[in-house]
Amino acid sequence: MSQEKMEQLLEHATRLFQERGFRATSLEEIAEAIGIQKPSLYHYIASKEELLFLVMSRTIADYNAKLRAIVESDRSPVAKLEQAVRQHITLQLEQPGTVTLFRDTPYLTGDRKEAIRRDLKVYRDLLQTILREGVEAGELDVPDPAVTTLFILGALNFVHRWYRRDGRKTIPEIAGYYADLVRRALVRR
Amino acid sequence: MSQEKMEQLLEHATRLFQERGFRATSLEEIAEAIGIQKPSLYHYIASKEELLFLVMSRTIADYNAKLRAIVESDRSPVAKLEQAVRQHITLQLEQPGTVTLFRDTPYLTGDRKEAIRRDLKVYRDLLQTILREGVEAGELDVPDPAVTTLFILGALNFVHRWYRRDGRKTIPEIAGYYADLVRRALVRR
Amino acid sequence: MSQEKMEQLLEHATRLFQERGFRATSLEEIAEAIGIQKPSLYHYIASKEELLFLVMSRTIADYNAKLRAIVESDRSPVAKLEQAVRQHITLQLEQPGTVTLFRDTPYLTGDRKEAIRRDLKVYRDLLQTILREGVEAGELDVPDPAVTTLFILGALNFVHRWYRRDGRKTIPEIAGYYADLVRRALVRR
Amino acid sequence: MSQEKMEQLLEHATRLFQERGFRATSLEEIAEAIGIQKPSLYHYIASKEELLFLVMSRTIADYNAKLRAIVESDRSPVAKLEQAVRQHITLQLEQPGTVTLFRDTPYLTGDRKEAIRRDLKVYRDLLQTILREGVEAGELDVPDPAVTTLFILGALNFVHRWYRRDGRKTIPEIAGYYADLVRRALVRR
DNA sequence: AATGAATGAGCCTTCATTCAT
DNA sequence: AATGAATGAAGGCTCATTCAT
Repeated sequence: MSQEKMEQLLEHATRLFQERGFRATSLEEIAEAIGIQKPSLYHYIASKEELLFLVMSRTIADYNAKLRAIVESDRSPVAKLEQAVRQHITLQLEQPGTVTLFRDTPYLTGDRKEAIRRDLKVYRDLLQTILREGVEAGELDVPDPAVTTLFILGALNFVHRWYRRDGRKTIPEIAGYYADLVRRALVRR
Repeated sequence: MSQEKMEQLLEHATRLFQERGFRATSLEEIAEAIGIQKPSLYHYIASKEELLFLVMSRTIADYNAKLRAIVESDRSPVAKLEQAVRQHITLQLEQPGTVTLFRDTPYLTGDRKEAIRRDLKVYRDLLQTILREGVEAGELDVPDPAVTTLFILGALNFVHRWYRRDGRKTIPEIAGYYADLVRRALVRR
Repeated sequence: MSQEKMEQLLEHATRLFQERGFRATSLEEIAEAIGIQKPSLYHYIASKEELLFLVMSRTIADYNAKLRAIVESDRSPVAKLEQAVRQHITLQLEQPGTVTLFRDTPYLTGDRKEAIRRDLKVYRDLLQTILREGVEAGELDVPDPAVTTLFILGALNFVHRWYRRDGRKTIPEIAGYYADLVRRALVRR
Repeated sequence: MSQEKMEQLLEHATRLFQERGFRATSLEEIAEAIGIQKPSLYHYIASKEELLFLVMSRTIADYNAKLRAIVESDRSPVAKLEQAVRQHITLQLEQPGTVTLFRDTPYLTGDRKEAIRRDLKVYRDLLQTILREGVEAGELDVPDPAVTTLFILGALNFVHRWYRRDGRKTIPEIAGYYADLVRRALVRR
């Protein structure tokens, strides 16, 4: 199996799932995008669902690695939190595949669903770790870190729904504004 | 057209669209849920898209009416904000339909799409009004009310994705916790 | 059964069958045209096919009566022929229902099909009678009256397919031109 | 795409559209006729309408090519006219497809409708050319070539409706008889 | 590695017709 | 005489998947 074609396949599938959603994207379209016939896809993937899984896997792995880097850095908890928020929004708005993550998870089944759920939990746990560190360091006031994490992620993940490239604020501005809101909601006073 | 059957139809459609999404719900399933044959649905609706529109219309109308009541009450802006957050979460977790509202809008076309978009904008504007009042009253510090509104709605609309009836927190507890986070993020210090 | 409603029904059905064809006209549309609900039609007719039959019956009966009047008049055969041609074209272009006759006959079945076929044969026979009289009178040269009749009817029945109300020729002009062509093709020299 | 199956498909579609009309022929029947399942048809065609278009296109192209050959031959106008009439009738009775051509055009839309209309106009124009040449050569007396062309085509296209293989006249006999009628209607005296 | 051909399952929709009221 | 409600049958079309080549 050509490594290069597989790469292409994942890139185009990511983009198409992102743009139209999993159900509304047909294998026909994906095949056409990479210049092969529909049945040839089955040399690279076992099923459409597996393709979704692969796309999600890659995307979340990237998110996790990048968040882990922040967590393991030696900044202060508040700085890490700000960094995490900025990065999440930037990834979401600049990199395709993220939306698929939030929206099409229900189309996975069985082990694959579990695997992605585990990966998503890892991300939540990393974020939560920052919150706990902040509390321990006396910088943050977070009575329920788990729920607070979900609060933050909800706010962050919605950004792609209203962001317009030609809008009033740039991506860094949005990222900064959100980081500020999160900080204010959490810092000890 | 039997009012009662229509009511049933809308309720079941709301629930199914909520649970599985518009595309993944077949008219067959909806028909079965209310105990009629698939073609009989066309006595009540003109198309599947119209059904989605009706479901969305009703839900958003309810949300708008209830938020308007808060806006027009004579509480302080901060009290209104807290009330609005609590109510939004309660509606979302106690009655189905909310998700459909925010996820399946792309499946509407033409005038129907516009109508729902307008209705959704009304809700955002109502919430934004509270923020502006808060700023004017010197209670809140909100540099960008529009983006802040979207921040809040993102956080709120995500709740249904992780809420479990048998979870650690009750609905009022979640609502209270969220109201607190929002308040802290926005109040002037 | 109200005689008046039945009349309305036939008129609207005639017009709609004419305009869109039998298959492309739904009972829904017919019912709407006369201001009743679809199932109410069944108080007036036994089936859609019967409705087609009634429409055709009326139309062909009218054609037959009018052609018979010409045949039984005491003009010369050539004059009758010219009259017949003019009248056929005029009826076709001015009166709805005629097209249905030529186009939708295949949708009839059983006895009704036979009945209409018989009526259409009567028309052909009447026209053929004129030809035979012309031959006997030494005015026309028609080796095969049956086939010649079909030649003429083919030419005549096609007129509705290309006639445009705002076209270059008026109905009487077309009728006159056609009568001329037929006369020239048949008269003994 | 197997050339052979495509050929079969077009042949059976032509025959069925001819026998029952476009609307009354289902893709199911066509698929069955060539021994495949209904959805498999979509390997060969994009829609039912496209199939109608292909059938019509082929047929009219054949008619046009053959009439053009006559027009461009170096016979006398009267001889060309006779040849054209004979050929039209022969094509019509020996190979299916002609009716579809003239009856089901309304079911085409957009560009396809225009294309077929243009092709049909080409045929009429070719026939008209013969008439004009005849007038210029002083052989024919045709005051209005356009309407006369439609007169002739009407007569000719009706033949398939009454022709029976076991009838009184053979195809060449009918063709000859029709050619005679047309000639007599048009020649200068 | 690739694909032409085919398909089973399913989808939304149309419509003539029935029937209890 | 009228109709609200319902439906069986059918239709065109989509699509993930299989398989022989």
